[in-house]
Amino acid sequence: MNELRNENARAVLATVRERGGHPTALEVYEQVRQMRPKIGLATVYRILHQLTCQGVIRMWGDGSERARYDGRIDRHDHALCTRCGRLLDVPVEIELPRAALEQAARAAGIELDSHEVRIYGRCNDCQARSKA
Amino acid sequence: MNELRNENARAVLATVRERGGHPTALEVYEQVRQMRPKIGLATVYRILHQLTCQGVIRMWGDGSERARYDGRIDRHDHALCTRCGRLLDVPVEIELPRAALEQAARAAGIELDSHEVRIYGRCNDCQARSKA
DNA sequence: ATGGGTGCAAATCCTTTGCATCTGC
DNA sequence: GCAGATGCAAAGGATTTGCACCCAT
Repeated sequence: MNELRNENARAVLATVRERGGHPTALEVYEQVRQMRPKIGLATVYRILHQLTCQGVIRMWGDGSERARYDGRIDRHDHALCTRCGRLLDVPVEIELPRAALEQAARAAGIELDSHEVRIYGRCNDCQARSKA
Repeated sequence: MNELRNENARAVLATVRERGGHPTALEVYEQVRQMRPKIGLATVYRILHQLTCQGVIRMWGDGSERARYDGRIDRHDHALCTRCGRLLDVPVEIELPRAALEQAARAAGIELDSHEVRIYGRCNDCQARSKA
């Protein structure tokens, strides 16, 4: 409806979706600024928050860092480089028997809704870097 | 070696280990204060950081919240209540074929080191609460 | 003129740092 | 007296909020 609002929100959403690597709010801001130089950081945060609430994007984090945003909202897993912090999507579905999940959820005292596998290790770049 | 230091560090470690529910730094501070009233929040943060670096405890987070600390350092999975935010340990091992993990890691471009499964849902209390 | 969206700056919240002090050796 | 640890207060960094302004209706 509102033109301006649409433009800003669209730019933010496009950035989160198209940019690889699960950008932080600041990274989104910096990239969006190239399209909309007058946008403020607060607006980026506001829009990211809205989009997250609407379920259009997702917030992701590991507690030791700032929040990152993910344009993919389908269930998928992540791989995190413990050296450089890079966050990668796992492009394949990890087979995990539903029964095992349900049992685990029950054992923990939660009603299973969804799940995510996080893989920790060294990314290819960091492996190459440590050899050099 | 240093007595005082030992006392404070011991109290922090004991709190993280014994208190259920993956406390935040502030929660650790508040509980430790009951034993050592003069301790400062900064010291708690310093000790938590040291213990984390030493691998004695672990930091945990999901990006939308402050860091929490986990006294368990063995590989285990977590269940997160999406309503109240409660973080629970999964008391059973979720069967996940090593081969599937390795394949996923390779596909993502990471050398597999370890992994964690996160289960999302409603905890028992929240289920009861929403029925009431 | 009205309402929603915005930029800017100030405010918050969590965490880290600087520094003078204290403790045990 | 020295080195390491600590408390307090100030600093920092990320995110949110207050508020006056601006644009499309």
